[in-house]
Amino acid sequence: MAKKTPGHPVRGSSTGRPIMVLFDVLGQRWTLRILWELTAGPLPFRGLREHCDDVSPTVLNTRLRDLRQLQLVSHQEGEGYALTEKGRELGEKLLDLNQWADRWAGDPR
Amino acid sequence: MAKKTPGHPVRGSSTGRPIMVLFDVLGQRWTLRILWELTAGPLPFRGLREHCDDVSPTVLNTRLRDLRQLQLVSHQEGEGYALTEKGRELGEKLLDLNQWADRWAGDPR
DNA sequence: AGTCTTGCTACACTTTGTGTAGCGATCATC
DNA sequence: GATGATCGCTACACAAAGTGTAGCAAGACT
Repeated sequence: MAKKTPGHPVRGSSTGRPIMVLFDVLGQRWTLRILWELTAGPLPFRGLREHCDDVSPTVLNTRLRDLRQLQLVSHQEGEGYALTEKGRELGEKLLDLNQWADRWAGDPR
Repeated sequence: MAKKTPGHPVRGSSTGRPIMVLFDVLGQRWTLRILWELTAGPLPFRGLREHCDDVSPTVLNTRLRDLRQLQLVSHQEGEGYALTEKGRELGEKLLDLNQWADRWAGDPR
């Protein structure tokens, strides 16, 4: 697999523009969900799987590898998987998106 | 195909929570990109295709159907495809994400 | 030694996306 | 009134991505 990091070409865009790299990785099943689940705090591999409706370990592992390569997620002994500083910044955007989504659905909480 | 709109279950989540509906549709290839290209203004089917690196018409059509069902995109005679009011709100989030992505990549413009 | 939890990998199967071709409708031009 | 150009698609064969179950090696704990 090609190296996945800003500055390198990605599926559907040869420029390597950061936003395209982001779209590439976020536009895959489970990526958004995984980041979302981690905003609540670190989780071990299996715990994360359960939070993500039992996503297959194959996909989960692939996503985690990509997210680690992009430095959005880290994995520490005994702590499981967690968002990095940058991952947390991105997580903020998702929380923001959540608020919008609730208003969008006419379900303000 | 099941109806895709907030309040209805989606792939990987039975609750129909708005954010899950959003993750479901955004977590498919090209959806983010399509919304992104439309933030710059309306485009006809073929023009949109070209902006999206010649995505296959099969997928483009499928995505546009979903996005129209979610009322994020509309299609008017002679004007092509455009973001709706809600679509534009979501587009704002993407523009915001773009700024973050540039900082993330250490490429502030 | 046995059991538990950890983070995975293997593999057969299904779903999703790709890429090219082309169709019917509408419009302006010759 | 035929010719060509543009519109929004659909069909279809092929390739890539995701699913779901099984199971394995490593470390801790009893």
